[in-house]
Amino acid sequence: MPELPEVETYVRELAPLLRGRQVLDASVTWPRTIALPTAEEFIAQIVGQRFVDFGRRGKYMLLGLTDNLTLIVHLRMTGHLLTVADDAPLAAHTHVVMRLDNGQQLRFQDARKFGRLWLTPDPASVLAHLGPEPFAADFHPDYLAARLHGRSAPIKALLLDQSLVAGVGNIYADEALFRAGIHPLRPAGTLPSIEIAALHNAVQEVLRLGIAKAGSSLGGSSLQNYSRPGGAPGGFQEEFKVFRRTGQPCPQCGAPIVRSVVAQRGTHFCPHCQPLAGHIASSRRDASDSNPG
DNA sequence: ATAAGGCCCTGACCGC
DNA sequence: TGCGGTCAGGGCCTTA
Repeated sequence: MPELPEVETYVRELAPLLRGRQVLDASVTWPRTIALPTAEEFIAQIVGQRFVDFGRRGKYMLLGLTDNLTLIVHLRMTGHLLTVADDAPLAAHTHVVMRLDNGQQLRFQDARKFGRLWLTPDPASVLAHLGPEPFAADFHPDYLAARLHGRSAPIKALLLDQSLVAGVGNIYADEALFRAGIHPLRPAGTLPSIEIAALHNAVQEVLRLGIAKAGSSLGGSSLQNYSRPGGAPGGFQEEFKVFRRTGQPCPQCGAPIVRSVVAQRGTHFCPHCQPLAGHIASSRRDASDSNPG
């Protein structure tokens, strides 16, 4: 599932392929893919536009067009956005095709049809619900503490809340909690500031590592070859310490990784390194921030 | 206001 | 081999 690192990589890869390209015509074969405006209006408005700007906000790709329009793309679970030659066979689950002025097409395909596209002059209105970017100055331990204060929901559920911090999904939530040594079911409001600081740091760490790995796994290859079977993310998946490692030994202590369900999401953690009870914000006499390796 | 559950979708997987 | 059932999950919506 593409989360922030994969989306960031996607945009970086797409930019040189799309910059300056004009949309000659477009077709939509699954209208619900277009969240805004209608599929008909989408086609009418995007034809003639050129891609001039590229960005990301949370898990949303922002493709800036001429005429002050922005094409916003959310891949959700299984979405793919790629450029292929005009005459390339139409892959299964292709829902939107935009023909470009260089003999290529920009195609959106999505087996589960959860992904969405917006075409709007006002991207801020689409993105208004998003919290701070994880690497922005406003995502600060004090901000995190204020947002968690008084909350009884499991910390994992709040990490998945895009209004808290934008871009963290199921994979990186599990990985961040593991690195911070925090059980996913801990009521968010009970975390002491030292754990909030550790979690803040862990979120940035796993995302940064994810971007590095997702980028290097592409190795400069073009998006045409950028396939991720089963929607699995890029090279970082081999680096996961707990995600989908149920029953395997914890890389820190060797205890078997446990899987449960939290906030309707598969959740993986080490019951020894991430204790639910007896975590008391006490005096850990050992240097808790010393990471072996 | 917060928390929890349902919904959208289809491929993969499992047991029979 | 084929079939039916279950699972996966991001974000939005509804319910309590």
